[in-house]
Amino acid sequence: MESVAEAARGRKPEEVKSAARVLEVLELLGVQGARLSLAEMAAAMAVPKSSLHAILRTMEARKWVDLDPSGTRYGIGLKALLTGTAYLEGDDVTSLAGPVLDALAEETGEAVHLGRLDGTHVVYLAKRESRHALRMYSAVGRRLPAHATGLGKAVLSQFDPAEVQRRLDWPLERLTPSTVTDPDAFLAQLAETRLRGWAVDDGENSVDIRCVAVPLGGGQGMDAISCSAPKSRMDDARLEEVAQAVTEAAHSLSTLLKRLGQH
Amino acid sequence: MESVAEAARGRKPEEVKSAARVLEVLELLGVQGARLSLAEMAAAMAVPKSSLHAILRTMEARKWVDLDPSGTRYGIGLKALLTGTAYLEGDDVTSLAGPVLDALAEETGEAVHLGRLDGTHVVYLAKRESRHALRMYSAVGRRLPAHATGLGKAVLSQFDPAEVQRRLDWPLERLTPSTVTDPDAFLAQLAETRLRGWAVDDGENSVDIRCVAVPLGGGQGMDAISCSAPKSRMDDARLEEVAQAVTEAAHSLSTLLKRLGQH
DNA sequence: CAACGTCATTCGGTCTTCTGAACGGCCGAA
DNA sequence: TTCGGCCGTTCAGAAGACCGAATGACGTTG
Repeated sequence: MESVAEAARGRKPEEVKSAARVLEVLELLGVQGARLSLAEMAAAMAVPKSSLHAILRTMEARKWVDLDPSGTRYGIGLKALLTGTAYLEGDDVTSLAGPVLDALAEETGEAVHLGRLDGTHVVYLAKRESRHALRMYSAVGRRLPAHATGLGKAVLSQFDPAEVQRRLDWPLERLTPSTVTDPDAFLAQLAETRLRGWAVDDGENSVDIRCVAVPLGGGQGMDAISCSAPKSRMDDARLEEVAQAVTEAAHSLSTLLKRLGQH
Repeated sequence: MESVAEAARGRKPEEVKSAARVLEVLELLGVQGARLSLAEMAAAMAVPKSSLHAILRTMEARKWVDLDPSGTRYGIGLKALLTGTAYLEGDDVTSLAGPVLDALAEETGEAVHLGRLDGTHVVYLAKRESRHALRMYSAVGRRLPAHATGLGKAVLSQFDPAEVQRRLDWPLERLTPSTVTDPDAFLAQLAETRLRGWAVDDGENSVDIRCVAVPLGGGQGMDAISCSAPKSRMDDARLEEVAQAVTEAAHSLSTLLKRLGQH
């Protein structure tokens, strides 16, 4: 019999309870870099302490979680790192992109990113640092709201407005004063992006950073590449120049991928 | 009652079975970049297909594993990447090391790594690329046998011979013709390293790559930093020069860490 | 110094998951 | 086509995990 408590939380009976909990632990410890005690985690997950205790013991034995010296606070373990980076190595797009990203970074001298749409957010899969001393912060694995990034808008521009409406969380979250949160304005930007072939982010997630992005894979992929720089190095003329370079890089990478897809 | 089958496999009854299996799936998909079918995984893990099926369904629903278009081969999912990189952000050493590694890479112009000993292997936690066109391959999250790397020998040199003997898998695996596999020779190298303060890897894991490494944290840490280059750019004189730079970087990073530890 | 708060940990009954065999779908070979 | 192999999937009995309350250990506060 399905218990009332389970039904109320909307859990499907096809889920294996402790399996789901293991993943929930990893996600909980992953989103916040902070370390948590067993009791805190049990409260956050709405799970009995005693059940969680057995699971954490299993995870600790395999180094998937880490117990700090005091023996009372858990954090992500080393094994998680190994597995996470394996995602990148097993991914065709990421492995093929290396040389193309190198070339684009070399050509523009600015930060270059490869990103993938995942739900409402964009995940960085690869990056190349700018040559300049003044750099933007970013990291592989990091997530940013799709609607406030060049990468996200580039991918979203491939969908029709109804699909976009369905995919995003409304209202759109504001990250900076420049973030576009008005639905009509946002969809208009996407239409413009689709015609032009490249997306622009003008300080919409980080004040002072401008970014140009182009989707990969001929209209059906979830990936895009971008080039970002501080406004001081990216006026309108430079933006167009960079857009050209990014477009060409995206095209050559898309060609490589197409060839791979055909074996 | 503990079943005979379990006792034979040496599993401790304190482990939660499905929790351990979730982790085993992630590790299996992580080590080999390849995608596996349910049946293949069940065979590799010595687990019934039906049990694994339920677990994989749970993992798929949460995007921890990825089903390819044909719907028959599993790979690592995006959530794993997010969690894995979170290990780095939550780690004091890695977060503090950034500027020090930047400076060392700038000074030497060569590839710089931060690594941590994990069992018999060393895991790369951070890297800085060389400026030169001829580069070595490496990636954060990648593991190499400790006995064949500068980083590994640097960390191991802090332990006494008995402890080293206990920690490594004997006989030592040979990766290149230069890999030191003789126990006495290896321990002698560690003794030398301890006296000198820095470890050398002379083509022991990759032919043609030389590497200098120094442990962090004053004799009890599991971390080390290193600088690697092709032999063509690293003769004996240059090696000593680089060793100086790495030693200084390690010292300044250790000081930062000590200060942090004391709040 | 003692009482309290918080922490991880243990224990046995109940309920869930695990299991192995059987099923139906799919593809390539004969 | 028909067969054989391999795929993922289902099901009811058997085995093990889950749960809540009680416990012990620790550090802090009155």
